[in-house]
This record gives sequence, C-alpha cells and structure tokens, in this order.
Amino acid sequence: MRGGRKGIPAMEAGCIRKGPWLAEEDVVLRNYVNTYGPRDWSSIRSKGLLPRTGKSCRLRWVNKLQPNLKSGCKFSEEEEGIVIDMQSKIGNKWAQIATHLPGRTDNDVKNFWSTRQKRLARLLNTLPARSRRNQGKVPLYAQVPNFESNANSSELPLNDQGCQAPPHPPYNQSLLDIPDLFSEGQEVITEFNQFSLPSNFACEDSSQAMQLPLSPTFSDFEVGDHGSFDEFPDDDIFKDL
DNA sequence: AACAGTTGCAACCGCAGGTTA
DNA sequence: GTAACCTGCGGTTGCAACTGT
Repeated sequence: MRGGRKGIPAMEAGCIRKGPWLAEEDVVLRNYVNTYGPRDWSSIRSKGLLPRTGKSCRLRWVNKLQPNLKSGCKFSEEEEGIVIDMQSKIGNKWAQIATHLPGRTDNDVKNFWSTRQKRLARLLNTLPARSRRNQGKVPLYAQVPNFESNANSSELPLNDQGCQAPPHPPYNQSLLDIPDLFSEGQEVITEFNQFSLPSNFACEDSSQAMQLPLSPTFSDFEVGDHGSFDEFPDDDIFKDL
C-alpha cells in the first residue's frame, strides 16, 4: 500500500483516535460488523471497543474492510467509461456512480475523477508534469485565447456535416486530423486523436455526428516518437460551450 | 544516487437529511 | 415542534510511493 497517512502519528483528541488505522483496530472493527452488522457505528466507541468516532469506523469499513472490494486495482477501461458517462449525466454523485461499479466505493470513484481533473488542469494551465521532455513547449490548449469566454454554443458555426462545430481549433477540425498537442520548434506531440465531445456538439442525425469514442481512457493518448503521454483533455472543458 | 516533482489514495472535515427521544 | 444524534455524501488534505532528470 502506498499513500495514506501512515507517517502521521495517531493523534489523540480527548479519547478519540485519529489517523491511520492499525491492523488490530481493523480486527476489532471486523469482529464488530460480523457480530452486529454494518450499523450503529457510534456504539463501537460507546461500547469501548475502539477509540474511534462512528464516522471514522463506518468510513474504514466502507472503503477498506468490506468484502469484495477491488482495492489496489486500477480502473479498467470499462469502469472508466462508466464513470465518465455517468458523471456527464448525473454530475458528482459518486455514491450513485459507485453502485454501478462492483467492488468500487464512492471514494474510489471520487479519487479517480479527481486525478483525472488534475491532469486536465495541468494540461490546460501548465506543462505536463512528469513529461519534462515537454518543458518549454506550450500546450495547444493554452494557446487558445478566451477559450471559454468566447464559447457560445448558439453562435458556433456548423461544420461541413451540419454539426455545430467547437469554437476553436483544434476542436473545429476533424479530431482525427489534429496534428499536435504541443509544439515548439520541431518537437511536437502527435497522435492526440481520441476524446469525447459534449452532447451539445452532437448532430440530431446521429449518423452525421462526429465519429468519436465515447470513453477515452488514459491509454488512448500517446506521444508519437517522444514516449508515452498519459495526459488527456477532459469532457468538462466543453461544459460551458 | 540524490533530488524534485507527481501520483494515488486513506482519512479527515463540514454539511445535509433522516431518525429518535 | 424541536433538539440531539446518527448516517451518508462530497470535497479536501497530506503523505508514502513512484518517476524522471
């Protein structure tokens, strides 16, 4: 396991313990749930079983101890697709989305989405993180002036298929033709070719809609000859169009 | 090998809605 | 009716592990 707050000494606030859970505490919590079921969380403390709040116990059970969790297992492409699709439909209803993903908790979904958003933010506002080879190169997105402010879907031109085209390159060209995500001198990032568009870009005649994959995944984005590039644009960048 | 930047995720907090006394 | 408590949810934080230079 990595991450978490292992390094933090368990704090004591009164008789309430906070911080990382110990294996012994997990055992006690498991025994409690086996005996009484996953409820009455606050009685765990009142019974003197654990110096944890009911809230903390519930969270620990739901996110780590309950059976059939896919802990430590990355989201599959199918799972990513479900999250992306549902988030676009119902918003940040992580608990609701998680019900469609067996073995995943709302926290898992939330963390997955949060990571995805961070990548987008970095893509839009800064240079790609670990890809220091891209330092000094400006993301094409970042070169787009007033991308959101001048995006008025009602004023967007129609493309040659009668679809409302995105307001600014690269979105108003065939996505499969997008040449470079980053550019400076001879170094370019290529093969940026898959991401979804918001529903307001869809044609009424679905047969004329832009042919795009609905559920891009991290692995869909590569950096031509420059190594892997796992950054990708996010559906939310179109939200206000 | 050392360092710095980034990622993944456990666990916290505040709030809202439901239940009970 | 309402105060107190419980439960669940979404947002945020912070650290160990990872990765690239």
